[in-house]
Amino acid sequence: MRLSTRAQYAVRAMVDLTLNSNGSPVSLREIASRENISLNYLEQLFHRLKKGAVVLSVRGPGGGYLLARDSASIRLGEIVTLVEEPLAPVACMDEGKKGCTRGDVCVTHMVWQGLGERIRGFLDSITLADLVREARGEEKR
Amino acid sequence: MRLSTRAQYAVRAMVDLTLNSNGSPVSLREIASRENISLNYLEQLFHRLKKGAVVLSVRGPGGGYLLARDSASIRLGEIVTLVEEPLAPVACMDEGKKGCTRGDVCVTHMVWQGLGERIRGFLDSITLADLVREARGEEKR
DNA sequence: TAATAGTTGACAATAATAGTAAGGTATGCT
DNA sequence: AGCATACCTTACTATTATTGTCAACTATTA
Repeated sequence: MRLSTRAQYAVRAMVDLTLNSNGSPVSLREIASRENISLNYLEQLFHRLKKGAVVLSVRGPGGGYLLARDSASIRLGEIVTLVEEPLAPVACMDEGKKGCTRGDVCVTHMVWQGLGERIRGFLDSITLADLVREARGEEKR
Repeated sequence: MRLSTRAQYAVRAMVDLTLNSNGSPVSLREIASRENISLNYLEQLFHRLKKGAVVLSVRGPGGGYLLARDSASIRLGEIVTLVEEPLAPVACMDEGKKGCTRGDVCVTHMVWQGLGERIRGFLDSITLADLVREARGEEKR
C-alpha cells in the first residue's frame, strides 16, 4: 500500500513551486536542487501536471512553471492522481471481469471501493494552499 | 496506490473460510479451488495469518484452518497488515532521515501520515463478521 | 546566435510482487 | 505399520512497475 515517490515528489515540488514563486516562473532546475530530485524525473512529472492543467509552462531563459490556478483550488488528490495513474487500490473495477460472480468477491470488492473513496476524499480535503500555509508557519519558528 | 493481491486474496480467503466452516477445519485446497488462488501461494499467506493469530491450524487428514477468534473481533486492518508488511503509504517514518529538515518535506510528511491513519482506520472499522453477514445476504437473492 | 529551459521518447537498473516447486513434518485412518 | 492428507518451510523464478537516465529537439530571450 505504498504511495509512489512520483506522488510524493509531485506534491513536494508543487509546494516548493508555490512557496518560491513571486509571480514569475520557477525553473525545474531550482526545484530539483532544492528538493533533491532528479531534474529529468521532475520534467516527466511536470509534463503530466501540465497536461492536467495545474501548472503552466513558460519556455526560454527566465522561464519555468507557474500555478495554473489559485493554490486554494488545487487539491492534493488532483496532483496525486495526475502522476500516479491508478489511485484505486484494486484493478478489478475495469470491466465485467468474470470471477466477480462469486458472492464473496463482490463483498470484498465493495471494501476496496470504499477504501479508494476514503483515500481520494482525504487527499481532496487538502489544498496546496493549506500546505503552503503550514510550511510558512513552520519556517517562522 | 495499489493494494497487493496478497491482501485481496487474504481477505477473500478469510471470508471463504468463515463462510464454509461449521466448526470443523477448512483445508486450503478447498479454499484455493473455490477462490481460484494458487495453493502454494495461499499456504504462504496463511502462514502469516497463523503467526498473526487470526487462524489456527489442524494438521493431518481432515485438517485445515479455523478462525482463532470470533469473526466479529477480526478486523480487516489486521488481515491486511499481516500479509502486506508496510501499510504506511510512505517509507520515511523510519529513522531521523536527513532531508526531513526541510520545512516543506515535513509538511507533506504529515499528509502521508494522516493518509495512513485514514486507511488503517477504515480497514479497522470493518470486521470479518461484517463481510460474512453481507455475503450471506447476497447469496439469498 | 548562444544560452536557457521546457518537450519528448527511448531505454536501463532496480526492486517488489506474484507465483512455482519441492521437500519435510505431523496426524488420522485402515 | 504405512499410507494419504494437509499443513510447514524454504528456495527460486518470472513478471511487472517503479525509478530513474540519456539524448535529442524546440521555443524563447538576451
